[in-house]
Amino acid sequence: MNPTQEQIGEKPAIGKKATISDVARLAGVSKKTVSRVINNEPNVGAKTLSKVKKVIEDLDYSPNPQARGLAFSRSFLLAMIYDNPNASFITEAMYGALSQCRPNGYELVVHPCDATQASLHDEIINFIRRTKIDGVILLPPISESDELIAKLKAIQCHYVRLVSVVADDIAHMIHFNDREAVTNIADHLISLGHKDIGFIKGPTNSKSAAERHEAFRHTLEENGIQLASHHIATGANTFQSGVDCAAQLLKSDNPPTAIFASNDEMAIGVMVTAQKMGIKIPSELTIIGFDDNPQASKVWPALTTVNLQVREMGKLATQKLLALCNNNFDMAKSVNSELLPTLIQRETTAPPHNSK
Amino acid sequence: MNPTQEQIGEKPAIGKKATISDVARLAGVSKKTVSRVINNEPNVGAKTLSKVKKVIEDLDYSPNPQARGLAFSRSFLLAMIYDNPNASFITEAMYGALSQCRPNGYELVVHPCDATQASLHDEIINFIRRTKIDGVILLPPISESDELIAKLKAIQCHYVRLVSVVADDIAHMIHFNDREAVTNIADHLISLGHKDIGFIKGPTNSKSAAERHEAFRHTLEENGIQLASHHIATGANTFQSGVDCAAQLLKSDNPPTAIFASNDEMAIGVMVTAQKMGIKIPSELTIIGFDDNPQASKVWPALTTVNLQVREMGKLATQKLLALCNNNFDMAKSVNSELLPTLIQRETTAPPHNSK
DNA sequence: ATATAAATTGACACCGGTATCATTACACAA
DNA sequence: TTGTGTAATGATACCGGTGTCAATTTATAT
Repeated sequence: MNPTQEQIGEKPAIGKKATISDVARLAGVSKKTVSRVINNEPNVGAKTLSKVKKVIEDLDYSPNPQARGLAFSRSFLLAMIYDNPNASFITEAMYGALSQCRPNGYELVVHPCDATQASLHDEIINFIRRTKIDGVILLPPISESDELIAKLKAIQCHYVRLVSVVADDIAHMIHFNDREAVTNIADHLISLGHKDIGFIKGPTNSKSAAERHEAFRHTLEENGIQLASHHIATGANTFQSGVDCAAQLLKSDNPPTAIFASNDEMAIGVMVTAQKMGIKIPSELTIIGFDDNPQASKVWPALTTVNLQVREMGKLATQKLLALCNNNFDMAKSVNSELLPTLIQRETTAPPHNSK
Repeated sequence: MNPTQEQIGEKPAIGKKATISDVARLAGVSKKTVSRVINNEPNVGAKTLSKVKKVIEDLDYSPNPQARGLAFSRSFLLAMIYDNPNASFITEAMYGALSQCRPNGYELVVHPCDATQASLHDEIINFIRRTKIDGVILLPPISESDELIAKLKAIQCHYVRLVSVVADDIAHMIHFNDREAVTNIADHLISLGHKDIGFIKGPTNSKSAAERHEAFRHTLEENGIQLASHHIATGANTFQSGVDCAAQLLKSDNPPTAIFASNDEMAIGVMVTAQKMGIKIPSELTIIGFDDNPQASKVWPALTTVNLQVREMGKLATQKLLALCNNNFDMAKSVNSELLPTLIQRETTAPPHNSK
């Protein structure tokens, strides 16, 4: 039979997925009209609309994203770019992001990278150009690089960054207010009566580490307490560096009665070191971390720390990013971009041992 | 100027990305020839080849993956599908997978899902149909569902599953030999002199949990040791269930001197419970976990456990999957599909307290 | 030099959608 | 009834690649 004689109403060959032409033929309309229905465009007659919808339903049709992407000059892909040793931060951010991606027909591509590599930025830019990713979410610490942002702008790639230090306009950033959280930590330690307070700083090249340091020192000083230089150690945000810094701090002549570590990994390193040294937590040493890793609640004693609401950050970031991808700058700005980390008091804080 | 009068050698408009037609024009060849070069097809003259390559270089051209995907009926996308509470398992598997994706022009999409949802399978199938993903990597415990595999086959979706129980042909599976690892654990406990041994089993619906239980019991019995029913508790692979199971086991009349928990989360729950009860580890209680979570080495004392080589699994799985996507079944079979988990002896094992 | 085979190349249709713009159908006012 | 404006619809080109197959060039054999 001549293919041009095909009757309206004939289903496409079994095994092959239905195309927009199949839908159009079965519904007795043009491809363009089906396209209108798919994209919720106005100006489709009520009868036509329901007819097309029924055929789409019957055929279990879904449009080909590659074809759609080609026509729209879009990929319907977002990427999460990170170089973060903390697995739960990443997976939480991903959950948050996906909660927004899926209902909007986007998928999430993962792109871990190595911040120590000199070619880092070029590698990222290349990745975006190659894949035609519509927009990227940048996790700290990579999100802190203004140089990378400049390059993203140069190739007109949409982005949203998760940062602890305000570094961009509110359409392009989710800010977790580190400073306030650190202030709360300092207040908490002071109210417990601690005076000899130790601090483990994050890596020196991190703005966020500097911010936490500065805010902590500032709040202590406001309360008449000096952050002694021999009570400060610099770690690398890793467990091992926490172990090392704790040894340095606790083995000094005048060890602190409390230690605030800039992240949980290091705080847990401090805990392990203290326990090995026979120091009781929290009666002989108070410890506070930062991040609220899953581990934080799964060590003994459970670690007092700060919850960053990472999942929420991923969600908000993606809302902004999708708005940007739709060139809806106003909506991107209107999505909340300020998150307040909250102090989670668990079992590693107590008044100092030597307090009367 | 009339566009048909465009001279060979003219670059495309600034700001717009170069297309294959631009390359073709500048190189003075047809699009098809450029396509041949891009895809490393044979039968391209040496002179033509270098000329085209030079233009591609000059223009910093890379083909549009959407257009390519449309023509090839491929998406160049793989997905990692999981419902796993363990963040590090996921990120490690992703690293392994990406090490193979990138050099082959594939990207990795993440697809977490909820195994408790009745619509789980349909949701996954829908996701694949909608996105035209070329293949999926299934992480445990979802990888254990033969029903899901049947549905994947029905829609002709390539897959590789990470499983602890042989459940498929070697082209479609990476097997980590749980049984052998559990045997090693049992041997280790026996050689230390333990006789009253506790076991915390994984969730009842998990094949892998049943396998670990069976292998453990079998090895003990071979050595004349009974796994007493009051020394067995069933957890849910979560920290909290480890806490609960430990309480149940340790508060009994005749508590075990060693406990093997089916995963690290639960093992750490056991540790915390024991420590709260004032039981010293390992002198009064030996504990062994399974997985080698990052946390395992970051608790005190450091947890003895089994390393699964998750990153390697992700890598091998992706090698197989890409081979399958290229219809190279033989290559998929030839990639190693058997991994031997290794016992990592750390600090939570010692001879029993009551041993003379 | 000539016939023939093999390698190289390009013209053109096609993948499955969307954009543009012309056409048709319909509602309402005159 | 007819004219007019607007809503609904479709014809056709196009997005940027690849497949097919015929045409052309080059290599090999006689």
